[in-house]
Amino acid sequence: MDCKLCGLCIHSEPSCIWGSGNNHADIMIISSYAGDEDEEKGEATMSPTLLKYLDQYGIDSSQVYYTNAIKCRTPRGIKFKVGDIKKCKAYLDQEIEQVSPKFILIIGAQAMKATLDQPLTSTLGTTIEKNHIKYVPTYSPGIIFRDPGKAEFVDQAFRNFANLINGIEVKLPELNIKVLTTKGQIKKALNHIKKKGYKALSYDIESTGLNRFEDKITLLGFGNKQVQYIIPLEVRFSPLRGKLLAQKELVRYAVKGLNKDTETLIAGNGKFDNLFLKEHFKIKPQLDFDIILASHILDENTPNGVKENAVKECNAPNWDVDLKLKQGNVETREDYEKYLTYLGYDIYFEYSLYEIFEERIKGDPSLHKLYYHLYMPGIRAYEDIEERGVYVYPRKFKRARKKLEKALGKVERKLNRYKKGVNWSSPAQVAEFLYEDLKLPIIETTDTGNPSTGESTLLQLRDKHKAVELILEYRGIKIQISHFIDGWINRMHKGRLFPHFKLHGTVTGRTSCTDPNLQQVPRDPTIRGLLGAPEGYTFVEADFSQAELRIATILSGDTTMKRIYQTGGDIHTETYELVTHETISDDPKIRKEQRKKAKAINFGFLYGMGWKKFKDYARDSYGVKLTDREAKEYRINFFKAYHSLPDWHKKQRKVVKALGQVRNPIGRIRRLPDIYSSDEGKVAEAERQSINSPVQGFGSDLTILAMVEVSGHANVYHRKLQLDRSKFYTVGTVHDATLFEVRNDYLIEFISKAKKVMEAPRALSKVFKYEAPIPMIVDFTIGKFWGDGAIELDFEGGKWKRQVEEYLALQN
DNA sequence: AAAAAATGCGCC
DNA sequence: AAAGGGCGCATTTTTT
Repeated sequence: MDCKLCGLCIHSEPSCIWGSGNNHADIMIISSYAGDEDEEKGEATMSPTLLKYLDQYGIDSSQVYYTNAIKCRTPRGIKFKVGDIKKCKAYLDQEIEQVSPKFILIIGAQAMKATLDQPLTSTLGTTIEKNHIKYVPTYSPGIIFRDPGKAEFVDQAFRNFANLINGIEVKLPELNIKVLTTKGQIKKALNHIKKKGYKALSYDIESTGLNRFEDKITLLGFGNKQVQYIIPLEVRFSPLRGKLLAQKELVRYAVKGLNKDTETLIAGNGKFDNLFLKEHFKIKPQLDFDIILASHILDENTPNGVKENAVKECNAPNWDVDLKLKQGNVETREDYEKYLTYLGYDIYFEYSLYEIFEERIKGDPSLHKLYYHLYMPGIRAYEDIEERGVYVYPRKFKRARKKLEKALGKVERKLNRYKKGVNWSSPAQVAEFLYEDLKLPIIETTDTGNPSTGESTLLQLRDKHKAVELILEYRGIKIQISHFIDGWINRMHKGRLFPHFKLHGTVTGRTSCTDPNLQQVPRDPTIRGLLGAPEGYTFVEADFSQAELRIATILSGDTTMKRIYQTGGDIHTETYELVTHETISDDPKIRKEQRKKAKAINFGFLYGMGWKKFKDYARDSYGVKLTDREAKEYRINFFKAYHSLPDWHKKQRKVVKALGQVRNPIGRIRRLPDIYSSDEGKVAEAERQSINSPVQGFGSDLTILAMVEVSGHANVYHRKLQLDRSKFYTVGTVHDATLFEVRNDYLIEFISKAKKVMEAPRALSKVFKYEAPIPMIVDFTIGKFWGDGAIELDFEGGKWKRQVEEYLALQN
């Protein structure tokens, strides 16, 4: 056979390597792609590790048919595309049909893509039935050598697979669901809980969708492993359906009771449930333990959802129901029962996971502190943030759109003079124009080998043709309109935007933000200024000054950098002088350019960028043009000036190699199993992450601790500096900045107190026992709008108060 | 027609 | 010796 569909065959001799073993086996195992061994033997060959696992779980390997999803040997470092997998799929399908197995073990993401076309991480170890075949997906057993932490996933999957073959069904636990539809029944339930002495309970809701303003709550449940109480609400067969007043009364009664008598209220993703309950019934449970957050602090690399964790930790079969039922589309009595049962399992496993995770968190004192002084107070603060949303100025909106559309039209007309009929948003058409019509040189290609038209490429072609600049301009404007004008209009509700924050959104500990992402709003005042504070309030941004540079200073302990920060010096000025050996100019215009250069140097070299990349980086991000010699010289001088930085980089690499993980100063863990990979690229990436993650993560931790204390959610706080929560709202965070709406008559007091609190959150010193060796400074910017005509406050000599007073005088 | 991948770019 | 990192969203293009 001689298949040339995907091009991987050039690496493989022979190519198209078929499976081996019993041609009519009940059991089939599909690995991802052929390796050296398969090539040598000319047929798919099980690895010793796989054989060991099969043996361990009592599966007779001679009774197995074994094959690969991709039938050509694929050397390390060669990236195959999804298309390659699918091209090979026809042959795999043929094999499956011939062998006609009852059970298939799927090994690896590519095999998963080819067989079931689902993501691997969220289905690991579960049983999936399709066309009368039972599939179990797993990581490759070989993964345990590179990442021992994944061994339990592999074990779980093999155990499940062996059970399946032996006809042992892993059953879902017995539930004990009690439906509550009257106040009397709820009262009895609460009494029963009290009598039994249940200190912790999980709770959960089901809803018709994810939008709390449009969707309805169908069920509210609470309980543990012994009993699951469910109040049916807006769903067919619920006696309370349509009776909104009765629903409200019952839900409020139940939640009040839970808040009063339960020590620990647990939820899977409590912020979601609480925002729904608050919106619909004006009440919410006091969330004490959140599974998704516990999962994240215990392992930031794996999926954090309740289901994935239950499968992994409790050996639970997946209890998911189809999306229609999950959204409350109940048609029959059976559907209704199934729906209640579904929620019952949620409650059961949320409680089970609480027991497991709580114990595990307790085992690590730092994680324990982080969980109860950062994550949990943090999620409650974000609950408030999301409830409030961000105020939008609809009238400025229309003006901005007009302005941008006019600018876009102008650029487009200019571009059309060079070539008509081009869609300037299309990378393919732009590439054709640049590289075929204009014959510009192809400098970079995309991942798929097409000529790149990305920004960094275009910046290098800027001088070659006038159209290049216009294309960049066109794309910039287009993005502003589509992401931030249209995108926001689609998401607006009652004159506000309601971004969602994920405290578990990144591997480093930063938050992520969606719908819309408040953390990627352009700095251009046309867009940023669409957001602001409503009448009578002022929009306040409080951001840690040079957070990453200061934290790198702390982590590296570099004496020169420390001195600069301790003496209140300006790092960019000093870097400029130390690295270029020129003194900074008095002329503000020249000084501005010099500082720009210094910023490129600081941010570029901080994490060890090479001179070549630095040269591009300085040009692309700061518009600073350098010669090769300058770039090299600056790099050498930079590390001479701040000589501890390379030592710190070295130390991080050493630590991660020894432990497989690094921690930031307050104990947050970044696990980097790839450091043990046989792929050099992955190892290098893990090394870089071991340097960067603690900086990023600590910056985020500081912001959250500061935001939590200002917002009034901290467990410990400066009594004298406590703020009046009725006079301001926290509306968001942007990595090292926090955004507020502050009532005008409270503005001065707010800034004065918030600055002190944020620069030294109480939890940092009292709980984490951490004292920063250099000051962490918080800058304040105030205005009617965000970033449009806003005033940067100058705290030198108390000038800021006069600035605020002058600003306030103009407001009336 | 709908879903997924590829491309590009906004922020810190 | 050489090496920044972390996200989410919209549009076009390809695949099913």
